[in-house]
Amino acid sequence: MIVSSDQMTSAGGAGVTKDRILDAAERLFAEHGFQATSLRHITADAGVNLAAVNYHFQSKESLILAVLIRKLEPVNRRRLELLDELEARQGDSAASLEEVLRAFLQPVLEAKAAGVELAAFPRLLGRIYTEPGAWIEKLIPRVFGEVMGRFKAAFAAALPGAEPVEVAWRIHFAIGSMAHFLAAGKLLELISMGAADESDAAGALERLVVFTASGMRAMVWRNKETAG
Amino acid sequence: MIVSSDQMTSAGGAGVTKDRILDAAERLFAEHGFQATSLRHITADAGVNLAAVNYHFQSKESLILAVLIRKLEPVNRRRLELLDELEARQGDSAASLEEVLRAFLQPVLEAKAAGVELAAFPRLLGRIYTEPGAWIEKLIPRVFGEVMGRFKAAFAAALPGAEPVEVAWRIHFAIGSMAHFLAAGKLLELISMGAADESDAAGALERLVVFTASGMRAMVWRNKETAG
DNA sequence: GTCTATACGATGATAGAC
DNA sequence: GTCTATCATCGTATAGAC
Repeated sequence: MIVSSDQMTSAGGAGVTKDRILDAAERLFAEHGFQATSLRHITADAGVNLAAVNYHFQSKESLILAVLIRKLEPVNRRRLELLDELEARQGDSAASLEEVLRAFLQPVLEAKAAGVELAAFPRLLGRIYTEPGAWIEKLIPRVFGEVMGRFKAAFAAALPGAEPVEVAWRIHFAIGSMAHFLAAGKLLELISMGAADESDAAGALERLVVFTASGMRAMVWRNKETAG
Repeated sequence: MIVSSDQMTSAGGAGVTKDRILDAAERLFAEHGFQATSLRHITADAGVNLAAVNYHFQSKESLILAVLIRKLEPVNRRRLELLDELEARQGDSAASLEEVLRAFLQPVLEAKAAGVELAAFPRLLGRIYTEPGAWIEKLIPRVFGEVMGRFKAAFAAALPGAEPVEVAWRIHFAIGSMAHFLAAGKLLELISMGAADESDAAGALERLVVFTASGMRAMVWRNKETAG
């Protein structure tokens, strides 16, 4: 179904149009935004017919999703690789909360530093879960299902004593800090009046890990107190 | 007729059309979303002419912003009131980080609990600071300027020893947790597989305060260590 | 299965009369 | 301030050629 990068048919040319649309859309979306980029701009730029975009993708919104998911898939693959390494290192001790957070955060911050435009994804996700329309609720699990399942278990293991519900709250807050940094990094420079540098990937990763790790752990302590 | 605030002119009727548009837009946006709500729906529902929306507001996007800002203004006013109370309580000790966070978070979570649709605002803000278009960069300071300035100072005072730049990073992360909770609360229920209740305002406030306070403080400690 | 030509209804926005 | 009339452009659908 989804024609990936290295796929090729013997006949010749199959799947090229789809990729040309994705490439042109990605470039124009990054340059002018989603709403300002019309399907006619995209198809003209790609050298294909307007109707092709509705043949390969069903709608403009699906095309946007396809563009974003194509950029996000290697990020999620890298996340799972790093988690694999952590869990394979079994022997001495289980992975720490900071290590799990780093495996989760580092790939996406590296992608951002490499120029991958991911700012729109948190916004899209938010809109999907607010505005009606069930077309996405089967797509998100396909993209994030494995990552979410694996990391939920890893976070729970790194937070012994926390109930599963509380682990979910903490993951949600941590994702929020990450997503907001990706989606509204410019706000940081506004708050700091230009002093903070959102393009400092290493500094952002370090600060994010420290912030989220402490926040997630704090609620464990509180629970132990109130439960004790 | 539906004169909302205490505004009134002696002649009669001035400003009514504008308010009718705002009321209808707010209702329809909440019901069908922004994109699915056309200006024709709004003006028909409000009983005014289509062109009136382009006279009072310049564009659909400006109308969306106006609707959101109208709902956000009492929230920001309440934030400043609570901060006033904290600072007036001078005498024994300065406000704690948790108290400042509570003054910042409680009004917006209460508004959400009261049914105010604020989920779109973080997304709009994010889009504004990503996609080109300078039309907003004078509007945001007008809405958030006072709140941002006052709370920046309060957070800095509650985090002694932290450089201003680092305070900005922490505020940004904390806003991220809050914004993500507002914009994508449904995700929490997905992560927790239905166990977590995003409509539990008191629980959300408590968890947010503990999470963000700990995260913001953790980086102070780290700074003190490395600074030695 | 892949791509093209063409058309449709609806949209946001504007100009100019009252 | 408010209206009517009108515009270019948009996303989408279809019928049919390779």
